[in-house]
Amino acid sequence: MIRTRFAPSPTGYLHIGGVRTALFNWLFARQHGGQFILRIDDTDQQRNVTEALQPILDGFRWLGIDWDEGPDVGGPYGPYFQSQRQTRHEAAVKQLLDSGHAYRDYALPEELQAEREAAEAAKRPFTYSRRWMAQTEADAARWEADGRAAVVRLKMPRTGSCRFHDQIRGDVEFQWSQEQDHVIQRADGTCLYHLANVVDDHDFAITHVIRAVEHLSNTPRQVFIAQSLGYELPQYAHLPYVAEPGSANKLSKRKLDKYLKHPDFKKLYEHGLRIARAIGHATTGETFNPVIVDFYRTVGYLPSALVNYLLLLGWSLDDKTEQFTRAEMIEHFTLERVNKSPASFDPLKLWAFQQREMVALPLDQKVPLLVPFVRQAGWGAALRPAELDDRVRQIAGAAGDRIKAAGDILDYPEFFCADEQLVMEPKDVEKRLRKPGAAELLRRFRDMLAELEPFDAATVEALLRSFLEREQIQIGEIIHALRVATTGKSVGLGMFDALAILGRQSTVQRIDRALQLL
RNA sequence: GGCCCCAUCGUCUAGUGGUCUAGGACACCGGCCUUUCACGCCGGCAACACGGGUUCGAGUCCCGUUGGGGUCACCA
Repeated sequence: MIRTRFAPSPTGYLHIGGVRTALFNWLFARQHGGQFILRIDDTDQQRNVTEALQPILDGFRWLGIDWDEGPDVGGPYGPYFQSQRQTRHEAAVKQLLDSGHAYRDYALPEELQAEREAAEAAKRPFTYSRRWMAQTEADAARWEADGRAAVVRLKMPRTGSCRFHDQIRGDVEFQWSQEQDHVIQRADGTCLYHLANVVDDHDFAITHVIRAVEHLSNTPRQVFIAQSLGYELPQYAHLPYVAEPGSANKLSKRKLDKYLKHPDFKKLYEHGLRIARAIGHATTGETFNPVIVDFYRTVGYLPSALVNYLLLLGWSLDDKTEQFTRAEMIEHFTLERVNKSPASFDPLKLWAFQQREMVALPLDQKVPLLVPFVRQAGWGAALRPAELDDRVRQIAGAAGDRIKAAGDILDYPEFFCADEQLVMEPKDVEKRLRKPGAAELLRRFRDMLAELEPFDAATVEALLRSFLEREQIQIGEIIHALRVATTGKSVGLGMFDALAILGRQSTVQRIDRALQLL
């Protein structure tokens, strides 16, 4: 049974790079009919773990990445919170101590620091002298009487090398001489990450450790721990990290200001910002950031588009396939085809994926995604649910591929506001409505609209065409004025669709109001 | 700095010694369509980091250089 895991720390947000790692773990497990486990790498000093974990779990659920064992679902290998596994970790430390693979060290931090500096001054790699390694109980007792406290360190090999096979990088070799006697347990008894990690992976029967390449150089010490404990080694696969837009640096959630100088990133961000503001979503917190998954949910992206994009960030099937359904991803994914080099996050390519999927989404499925945004913006409060659905449906149908994220429905306030509250864009009023002759044409066309029956797009268009014929004018001479008068601005849906959605009464009232304003 | 990893268009990538005058996608530029916007269609620009080998032949194998990155905690 293949078992993979993703082990987020409860930080309150899901990083895009982390999601990709989780996705690859998930795909690998699903493909092999295995299991995907979520383990929470919390430390005892973190507070509000539950609260900080929720957005992460929500994020995974939204993305459709489900876990077979972990928080909320439990499982036979629990607990799934690292902080609740202390006794297991302590037992492992004891075993390591008993077998001579670890030792109690009584060195003071300053003493260790002094050794480090001496090594540096002599330009030689630092290796701890083990001066304060307790060889006997008498040593320990004496030093403790002096007020010293012990940490537990790994007694790492100092010759030879550590070799292991990486599913992505091939055979890897590290010299033991480069390794340190890492601390695995603090003086207060709490255990450190690498120890806990190895023990938990073993306890969870993890077969494949698929993680970011940052951990590659941590692997030797983990191999040492695992082997010393008599564990069978998991298969390792170290994924390249996700880089910043236009650079090879690792993508970081802390560099939003820097990324906003990148035009494509800025475009993505500002689009989201417009929507977030319209629905009153906080935009100052740490999570409103395109590096964090929550951003995309807030703005109304399709999770399948994000996942599809992330899949291709470091992995490809062949020279042309780009769109994958979930089933296809599971069928085709292989670690062998994961790239070795970092892939930088391209905001516009993600946007293109989103756009493509949104356009392909049938109206029946699109409308339910749009309606919540309208509600959150506080629009259409006077409409009954069915009326609102219907209105949104009409707009979405007419908007077609203009709506690229669910939040884009908020580009059309003109269809939700009262006629007398329509906001008129001054520049457009100036250019289109105050244009010589426009008002007079508009007045004449208004009188014809007022009598039109039925008031649908095709009939309105036929009316306008005959009007053009009679007046001997080009369509451009009236349609811009008509658009500004009825929608307040110069861009929007097809004119006839827009008028049909507004209906005769609103259309006429809005034209009258516009003419009065002139 | 030590150790380790990586290196094809601006970006994601295909390419596993000859079919590569290097293919696809996004972006960009030009044109068409058009009541605005968006879409769509057609066309275009654009890459094997450099230097040595190996080989009849190298983007593809080897070495070096350069560049980029990761990692070196009583963080995770």
